[in-house]
Amino acid sequence: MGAITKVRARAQDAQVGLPLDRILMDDCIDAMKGLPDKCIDMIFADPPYNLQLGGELFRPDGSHVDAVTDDWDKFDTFAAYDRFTRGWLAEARRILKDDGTIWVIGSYHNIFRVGTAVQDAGFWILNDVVWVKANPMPNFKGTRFTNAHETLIWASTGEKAKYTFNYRAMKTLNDELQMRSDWALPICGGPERLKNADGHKAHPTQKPEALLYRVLLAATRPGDVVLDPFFGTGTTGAVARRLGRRFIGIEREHAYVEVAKERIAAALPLDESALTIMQSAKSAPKVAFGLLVETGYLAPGAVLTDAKRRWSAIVRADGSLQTGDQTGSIHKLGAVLQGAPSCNGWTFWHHEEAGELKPIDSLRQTYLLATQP
Amino acid sequence: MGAITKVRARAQDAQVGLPLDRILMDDCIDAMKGLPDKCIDMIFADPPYNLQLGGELFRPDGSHVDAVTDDWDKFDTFAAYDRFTRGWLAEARRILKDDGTIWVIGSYHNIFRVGTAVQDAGFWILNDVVWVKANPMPNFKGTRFTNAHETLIWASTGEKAKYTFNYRAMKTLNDELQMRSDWALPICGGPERLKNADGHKAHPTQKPEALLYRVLLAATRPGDVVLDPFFGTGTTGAVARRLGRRFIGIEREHAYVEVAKERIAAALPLDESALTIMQSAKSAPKVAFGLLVETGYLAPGAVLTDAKRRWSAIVRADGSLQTGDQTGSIHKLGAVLQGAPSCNGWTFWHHEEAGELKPIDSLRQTYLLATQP
DNA sequence: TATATCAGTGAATCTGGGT
DNA sequence: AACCCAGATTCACTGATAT
Repeated sequence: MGAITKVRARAQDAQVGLPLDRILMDDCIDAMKGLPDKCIDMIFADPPYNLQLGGELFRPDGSHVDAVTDDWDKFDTFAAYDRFTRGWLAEARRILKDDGTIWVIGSYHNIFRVGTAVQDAGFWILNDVVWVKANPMPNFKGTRFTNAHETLIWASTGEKAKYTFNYRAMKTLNDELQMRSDWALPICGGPERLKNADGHKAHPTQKPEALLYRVLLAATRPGDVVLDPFFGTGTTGAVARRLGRRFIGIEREHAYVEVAKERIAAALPLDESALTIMQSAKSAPKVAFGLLVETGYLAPGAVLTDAKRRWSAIVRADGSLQTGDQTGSIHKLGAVLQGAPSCNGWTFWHHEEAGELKPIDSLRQTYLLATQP
Repeated sequence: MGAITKVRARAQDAQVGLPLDRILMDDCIDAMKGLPDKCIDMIFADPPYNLQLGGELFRPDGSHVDAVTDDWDKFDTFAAYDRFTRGWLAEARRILKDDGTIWVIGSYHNIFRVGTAVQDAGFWILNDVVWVKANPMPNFKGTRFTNAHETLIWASTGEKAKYTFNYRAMKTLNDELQMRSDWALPICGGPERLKNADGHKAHPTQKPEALLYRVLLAATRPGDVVLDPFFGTGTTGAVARRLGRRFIGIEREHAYVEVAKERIAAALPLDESALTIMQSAKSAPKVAFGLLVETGYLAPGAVLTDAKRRWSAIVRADGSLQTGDQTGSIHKLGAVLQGAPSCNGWTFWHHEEAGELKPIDSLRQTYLLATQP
């Protein structure tokens, strides 16, 4: 069993007793109260925001407000929504692991209140991400801008908290450019959109699987436990299963639960080779520069230069470099010579190979290829 | 005198006594207190973002990032920032006409708190608009998504309030398609970026004129009075003047006021490059290979080959390809396998479709056809 | 003179493990 | 908790300098 596998296995011991890959049919706060502290790796939440739509007024819990008998106004409505939001966020924070993150999606109706509550709950916002819809519903009355995006908030458990971000995988996914905070993805339609027997859409705000795909690929690792407290028709569960993550869904409506169960059962898990993603150099086995000298990949006395031959240095037997009376590690000397705060010596220093300057990092690659099984 | 002209003339009677087309050098709340109730047609506010930056930041090449470290952006706590925000918003609401609107721009650091305060002050949000930056600063350390957008909130004085929205002008500006809530515009640089005598930027957060152009064109009429309580170097004033709107600027820093005065006095007719930017704002849709994987056009685990089936590779979850122990993007792996310096993966790699090998570029075409309006 | 290369920079909450 | 140090990390665009 390799080292990484061991770490994962140990992490999964903590999963014993959790209702993994199941849907809890319950109020989201009540259901979260049944989960232990710090047991979840990531939360994806798509909370309701049906405040004042179509002349009808609904409470955040979905119950109908009778305007005749209920004493309400805008303030009451916002205050009630805030109480609801702060309630479920407090539970979310309790069950989230220290190195976990939370995602919340919303529109201008609710996202500002949610974002404020996220910050007030002690979460630390990492990014806001806009889902730019390729094909949004037009504004029929021509009274405003076409509402063509939704906003996601991504937050860690605190300013100093660790978190998972698969930087390299995101960069690969985006054609070798850093993934940005604006994601252009189509809305959920066509065969992906779940329908009831009567042909009507099964859920009013079903999210596209591509959105969850990117969220899960960016911020979780295989085997991680993802909780969705507003599970709906189970997009989070379907994508989690496909990507080899575990899920816990919470959904109050029986009809949605049934649709979600069927849908997730049909989702095909990818096999492990397809799940492998590009890794950052950070996780590659480390090779000290001195090792290359010891093993003869580079001889003591060899001359290194930067790419433009502005500086040169001599390799010493202990793996340090020397320029004049300056000495130090490949990183330290590179930084000192450039007057920079830091320097990656592996890419800064070059050696001549077949009449060509090559970064010493290529020697490290050669070494790794020759010695790795 | 026609009816419309009369309305305008009457409206302009109300402007008598206002400090039109002037900059008030004062604290924004104090200055607003000197203005009468309901005298302003539109407010554009670019308040401090409360960035809360840590230490110094250096680019991978060792150069230093010139961050926003000005005192005006420092607040001790969220509570202090909220007090500040609610204070100026209350005055803003008082001086705004019943049929006026307010715009506020911010980033994830502050926009959620601002949006909540906007709603609590009784404003009615009409849209949130995302300014998608064509050329944002990258995330140098690879720790998060590139922060590539800012958010604008547009709100009326209440749910039933009338307001100005020049639907037709926006549609024309957007190539006869409804203007959407996502605006792709470059950041402010080049000759438009104001510099001090020392060549250093005059203001750390100068907004592009193209942004204000769209805001003013969308939500004001000629002759309207636009107030900017955080005037800075006066982008709002310059664009207002060019578009035949009146402005009132409020700015506390003497240095900014001086720069703004000079700039507005220069009052060039709308810069041609700005107009070009406005009209060519629709960027060509880019489709990364990974997007086809996310959206299900190609499943992870699928096998790709070249046209003559000499090589094959497996598609992985992050859009990378794998052949044996070689991995990389469609372009990189294609190049490596052929021993070529570069390769167009879109035409090199093929997938089988109805028993026939087709270049994956055809999938990209299919995707574009299905998702572009 | 035209082209290629280099240098600079923009609202940024920007490392992590060991001692 | 503070310090040390290995070493990983950037995109689009502008304007100046070099060829």
